[in-house]
Amino acid sequence: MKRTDRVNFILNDFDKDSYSRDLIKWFKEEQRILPWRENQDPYRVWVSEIMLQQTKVDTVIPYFHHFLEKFPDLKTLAEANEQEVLKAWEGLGYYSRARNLQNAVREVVEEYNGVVPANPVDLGGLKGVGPYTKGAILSIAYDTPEPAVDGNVMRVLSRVLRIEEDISKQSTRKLFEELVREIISHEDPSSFNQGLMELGALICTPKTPSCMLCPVQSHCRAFDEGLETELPVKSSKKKQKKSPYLLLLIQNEKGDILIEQRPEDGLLASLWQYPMVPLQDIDRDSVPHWFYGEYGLNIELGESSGQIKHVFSHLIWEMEVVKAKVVSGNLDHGRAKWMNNSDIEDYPFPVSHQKAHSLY
DNA sequence: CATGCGTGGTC
DNA sequence: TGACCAAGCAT
Repeated sequence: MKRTDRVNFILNDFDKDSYSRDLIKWFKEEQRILPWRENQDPYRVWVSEIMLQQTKVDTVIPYFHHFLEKFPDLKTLAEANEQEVLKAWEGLGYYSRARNLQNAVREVVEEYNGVVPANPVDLGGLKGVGPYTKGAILSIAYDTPEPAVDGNVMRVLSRVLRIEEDISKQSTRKLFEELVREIISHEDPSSFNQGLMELGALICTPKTPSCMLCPVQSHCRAFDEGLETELPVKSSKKKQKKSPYLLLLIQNEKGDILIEQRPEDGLLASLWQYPMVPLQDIDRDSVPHWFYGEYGLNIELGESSGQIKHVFSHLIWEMEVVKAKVVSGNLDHGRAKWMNNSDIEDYPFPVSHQKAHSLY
């Protein structure tokens, strides 16, 4: 069946207007008070949507306040140093979000006269603005009836419309976008989209949904058939690979500590860290020799001062933290430098290395 | 379409 | 403790 036919089939016999009315009424009464809901400033909406990608509201709130204080508008963010932006993002994760956001903001300032585009093509062309974020900004900041399909929306609609497609597949998101195009309120698309997400966050939760409190229970096919905990269908992820490392806290004679900047692309791009010895490849006894080859310094290892684990989505670093002292040699490494302990505020670190620093 | 990309919370 | 989850995007 074609997708258009599928959409018509699914929505045949579904009371869109009544559903939309009940959802919006509930949202207006029960929505949480959140800092990015104070007004419709497209910049604030944009920043919040980027921060909220794969990240809980409670985690985002303090970052949002600090970020808006430091970068109150497009121009301020466009003119900031990238390291400053990353420092404000420190601990939030998915750091390419921050770099893409700043790049896109610079593009808006230069190419769009400092006005966030209100049309899908220009907006969706910005770095880091995908189908969801595009729809969220268009509907929330500009009251445009565009779908904003995230994990919440797919969960809620999987249940309400009893859809059994695997929501981890991209084609499934497109199905939901077409469904939302048919259902969305044209009077208040912002409340409709936010209501769908708010419902997913507060009522229609993944494990134990509060169906008895649900404002659209009477519209829900899954509830009707007792299938609410069977939906949505979501294929499972692979489990992470573990990699062992030695993490070195190395002091020189001045008491400065050795740090290095990660590559500009990939994992934790452009962040700073303490030197890490991959024990997968390097024999423990040959660490000083390996280290001399990489950094030009002869070091003497001290006692182990703890274990730190860094769990990523797709891998796990298991790091043994070891203090070390420089015996001789000169630092010869393109991305490494000595950091005075009081300068730590100048360098964005991943969380695992912030923890390591506390052992220093 | 699958994979890489963080982190903290929950059960 | 491990598995799963959370307002996704780029490649």
